[in-house]
Amino acid sequence: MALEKTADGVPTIYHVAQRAGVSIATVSRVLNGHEQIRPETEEKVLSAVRELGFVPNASAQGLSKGLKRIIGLVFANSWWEEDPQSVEENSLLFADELIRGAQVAADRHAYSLLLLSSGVTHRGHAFSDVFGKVDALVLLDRVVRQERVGPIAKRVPVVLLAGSGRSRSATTIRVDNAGGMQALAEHLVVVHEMRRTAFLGGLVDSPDNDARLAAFQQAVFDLGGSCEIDEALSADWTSSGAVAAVGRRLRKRRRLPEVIACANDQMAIGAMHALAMAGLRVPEDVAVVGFDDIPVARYLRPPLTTVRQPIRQLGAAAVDSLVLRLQGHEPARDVVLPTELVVRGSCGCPAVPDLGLGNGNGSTPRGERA
Amino acid sequence: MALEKTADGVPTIYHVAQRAGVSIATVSRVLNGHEQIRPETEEKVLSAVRELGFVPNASAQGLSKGLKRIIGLVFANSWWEEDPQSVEENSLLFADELIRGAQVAADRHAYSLLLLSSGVTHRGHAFSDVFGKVDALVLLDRVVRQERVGPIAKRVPVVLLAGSGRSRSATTIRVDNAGGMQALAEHLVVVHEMRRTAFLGGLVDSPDNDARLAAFQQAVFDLGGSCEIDEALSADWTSSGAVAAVGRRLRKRRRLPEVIACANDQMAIGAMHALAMAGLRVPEDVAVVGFDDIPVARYLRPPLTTVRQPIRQLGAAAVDSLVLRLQGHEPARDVVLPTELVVRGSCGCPAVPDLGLGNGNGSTPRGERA
DNA sequence: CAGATCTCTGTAAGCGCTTACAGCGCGAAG
DNA sequence: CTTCGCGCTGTAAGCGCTTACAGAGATCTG
Repeated sequence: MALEKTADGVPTIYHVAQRAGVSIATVSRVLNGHEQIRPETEEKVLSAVRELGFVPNASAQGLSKGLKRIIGLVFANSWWEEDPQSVEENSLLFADELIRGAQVAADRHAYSLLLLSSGVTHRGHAFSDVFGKVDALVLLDRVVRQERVGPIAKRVPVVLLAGSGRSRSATTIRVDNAGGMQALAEHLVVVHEMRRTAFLGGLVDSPDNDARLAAFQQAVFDLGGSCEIDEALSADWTSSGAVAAVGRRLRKRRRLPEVIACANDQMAIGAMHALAMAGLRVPEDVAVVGFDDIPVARYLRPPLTTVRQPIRQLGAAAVDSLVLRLQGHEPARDVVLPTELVVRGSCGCPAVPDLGLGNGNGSTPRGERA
Repeated sequence: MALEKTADGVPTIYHVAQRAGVSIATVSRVLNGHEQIRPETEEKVLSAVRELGFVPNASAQGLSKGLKRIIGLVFANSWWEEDPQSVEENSLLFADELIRGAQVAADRHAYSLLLLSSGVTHRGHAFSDVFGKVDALVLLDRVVRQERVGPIAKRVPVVLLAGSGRSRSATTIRVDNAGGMQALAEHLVVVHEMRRTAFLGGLVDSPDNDARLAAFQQAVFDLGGSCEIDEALSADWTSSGAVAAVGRRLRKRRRLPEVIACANDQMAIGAMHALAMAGLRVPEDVAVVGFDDIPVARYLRPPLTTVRQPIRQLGAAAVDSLVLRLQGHEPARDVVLPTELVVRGSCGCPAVPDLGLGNGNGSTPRGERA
């Protein structure tokens, strides 16, 4: 019985009960919003809580209730490069927005977001060692091999951000990669009359990369164009990786593509940089387009034409789905969020002031000219 | 006694004990690395753990051990704008790097990082309601009024990221704002011979903003220059805020400054954009410099001259300090991390390829020319 | 008036883990 | 042979909270 203050002087529910002159069950009922409480009793309890600065111990709550109100967001370990000297190699702007969306949604449901990295951590502990801290998990692209998802999903509800949507044990929440890349290809081939395209890919075995590559290539072929795909023209989702890849491509002394479509915006930033470093103008010599519409894209010179994916909404939808499932509901197992073409200057369209007013529906091409 | 599997079929320490033929105390000792265990016993326990896929319930561990192994990272609520339509208004690239550094450090110590927002959350719960989930807190700039830090620090160890370093109840970990801004001012006034400078500030009442402003202004004055400081030339740390502020300044029909020094890189990005939109060239008509050296800075056109702060190291240092304190040590109460001038093209220096090789010590001016 | 029902509160058990202390066996020393 | 110390393990108590169920008092209905 914890009537003595804890070793570090922190008040417990027993102190509140004593001060309010009621039982600990009554304190618990007041704090958890039960209905059958007399107003005078409630006031006594809340007063005591305020005076003592009482905060429930979440471990005790989690243990007795069986619910911790914590959702784990799992990143691949390699995204958290430990060496502080490699400043950008593993920086992913996409993750920033995702965390933001997930955090807002978690807040809304009175949950908290715990950041976890996959792979081996300190002293050889696998990340499964931290399962015990969470009620549910959001797994980002490629953080866990497909065959491990099932056993994990047996313990806690899981959302995959990326994938085919065919998982039977986890929920998949993804964006309409195909629709977005198709709209992009059409814009380039139909509006700009480009025929020679190239694709700068992200990591192999990434569902998002595969989907974007396949859709872009197919759409370009269907429209009578060509799409150069080369292992050397492939990076690790980062700008610096893209600088290296485009550098390699430029050294090949082959005819330049008219446009490089990048699997994400961050690599598009690096591609533009590499072209500029080589004395090539964007979009006059080679156009560059991306995928994401990360916030900084509009401030580039030229501003980046890209496919907008609702990154924050992705994070929020993941959390919303998990909370519903934890509440005993059965939300959809496969959710596809819309993408949208955002036309700016890097494809060759006239650059107009981007005042951040871009809102749209679905994948309808919609330039910044409005 | 939890020998029946829990309601959701999750094995507990009792199942492991039964399977291994030992007591739960022995299982606990094995899993927590006690030394007085026979090898045969240890092997039996670890076998059972593997076969059952046992993961300790962290709530139970946290309750009995009094340590949750979770560190809370607290952001101001306004940084998590809930409206998905305002895409960038509250996006902070700085936070991305900070989280990254903190996460790596947390991993290293077998801790996890919990994201928290300050202010009122769902159903009127103050963020103090989530204290019970963490062992310690990292508070970012301006998330909690100064007078509230003491009571919080009575409950859990606190690190402030920003501030004067004079707090008696919390540890402050900050960067050498003054040294960095001084080096920047010297570069502009001495090397580029600029006399008319302007300062684009972040939010008022932010210690970082105040420190950077004061240091820059003082250094410029000491070197014989002038520094335009105006409430209208002030934003909210975001690029879009900076676009608006520079727009306002340009409409004033006053002589342009030779350079706009921005309190952070993100606003520098917006300032460069606004100048370009107005047909002004950077750096020929107006130079722009920043503070942070966020990864994207090197890919801008022109690449941004800025003061590098070790953002990841800031996050890592915060976590390291808290873990030490939780272990009963008494680390330094005021830690100042070095900054470093990074010269690129936006101040007027010749732009050279930035290959991400910039490493340095302290605040010694060091260009990208090396 | 008696019985049923409702309002409100307290007692006791338990959630899953940690660990102090007791107990047993064995070997070494006197 | 006896005593002591060490290695190893099990029992029992407890961490701080939640909640089922019992109990008391008040009110309503037949």
